[in-house]
Amino acid sequence: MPAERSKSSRRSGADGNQLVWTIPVEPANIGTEGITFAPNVTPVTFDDGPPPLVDAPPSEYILFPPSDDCHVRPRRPGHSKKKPDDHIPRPPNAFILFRSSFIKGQHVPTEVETNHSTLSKIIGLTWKNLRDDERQLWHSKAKAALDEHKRKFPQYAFRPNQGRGKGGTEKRKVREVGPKDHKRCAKIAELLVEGKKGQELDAAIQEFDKHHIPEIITRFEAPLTARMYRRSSSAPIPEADDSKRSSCKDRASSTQPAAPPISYPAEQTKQEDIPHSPYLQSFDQFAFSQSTPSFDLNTFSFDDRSSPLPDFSCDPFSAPLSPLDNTDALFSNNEYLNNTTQPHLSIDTSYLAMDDWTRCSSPMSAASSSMPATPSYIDSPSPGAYGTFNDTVDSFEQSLANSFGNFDLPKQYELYPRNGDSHFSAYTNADSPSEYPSFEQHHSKTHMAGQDLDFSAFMMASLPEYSI
DNA sequence: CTGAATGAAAA
DNA sequence: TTTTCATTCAG
Repeated sequence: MPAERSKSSRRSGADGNQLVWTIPVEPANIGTEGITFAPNVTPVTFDDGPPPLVDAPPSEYILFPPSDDCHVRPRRPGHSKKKPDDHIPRPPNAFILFRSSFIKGQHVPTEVETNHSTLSKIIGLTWKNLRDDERQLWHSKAKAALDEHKRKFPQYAFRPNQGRGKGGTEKRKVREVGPKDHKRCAKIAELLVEGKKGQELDAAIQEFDKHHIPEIITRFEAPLTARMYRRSSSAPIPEADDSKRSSCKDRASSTQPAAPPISYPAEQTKQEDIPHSPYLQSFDQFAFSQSTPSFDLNTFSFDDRSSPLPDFSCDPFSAPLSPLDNTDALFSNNEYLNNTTQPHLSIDTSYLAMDDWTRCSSPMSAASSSMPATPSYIDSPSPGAYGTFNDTVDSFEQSLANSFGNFDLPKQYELYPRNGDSHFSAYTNADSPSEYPSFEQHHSKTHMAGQDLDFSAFMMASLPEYSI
């Protein structure tokens, strides 16, 4: 039982290229104004507004000028009640400062990306690509912030892990999630350091998306009866919540889904960066699991007796579900989870028409991990434009309904374009209190973004997630 | 509360 | 060497 590697991607020296610490910042030598980089930039760069657009040589142009009031957050309005109230936050490091300013500067249009996890990835890549001197500027600012911090809190000392009691032996849970669309992030970062921004950047990314095959395509759908599983607490459900659900159609998820135990398309990121035992992120948007373990899972008939399923085979999982302590109460009546032999689901959907995916490339890219805030195509596909995508998935859903009957659990489809051939596979994540068995449901060849590739559809049978 | 990034500081 | 926590906010 070796502790599974919690983080594989972080300092794997992944990119390894361009390492730039030529100028070690000696403590106290470089003050806020002793910056020695850029001969003609001069220390002026600090907090003042617009850099001189007219007379600055292009080479010294600062791509991401610090915002006026750099950090100093007015503190979260809805205090996170986790911190003791007199908590003194750590001084921000160079990257954090850069990220803060970057976010504030809106350098990535919301049309391109809104997800902060993905933004972090983009900003991280941008940070690496940043000119040495510009990055050095942020290190200087960090130094200044540190000095200020020391001045302000002379007695401050970093005390990690203070929040948890000493008994808290549990190390923080680190979720492993599927890989982001690294290619897209890298492209955005590249464009950013080229000086592209705003509309121009947006357009460039749109063009990129047109030819880019995302690594993961997800499709998320709420069940028709989702409201039945709604939180039964007194908390009023916002109207928007209802309408969102009532539309009940085709909500592409921008969350990072689990990765399948398959190989990814060719020039994917480092293989070792891809988690092998990931699990889905919360289904909290359906709000049916947090405090309402009251729905009847018997409607969810993986049980072969209560609901004979066509195309249903009973091989064990390659990685059987572990006993679900937290869910036993919920599922005690359901043989499915108590059975050591897990059903192996297989649905032949090869009859589905998957012929024309080309026109879907753009929205499918949008539906990938880095999906921008424009999923409208999903709800109302413009005539002819993306109909193929929806038609195909609708057919897929129909096949699910035929096979499983009416099961009223939320379900998520994960669609993976890929190059290699596929084989039936299933995986689970034994780490999570909620276990998501995944079943490959469909596999076919298709055409996308001008390329032939295999295409796999997974159905994630979602079980309620427990809050612990 | 988490995830993403990098980096400083502590264990 | 490994872990936490600085920022940010949608999910």
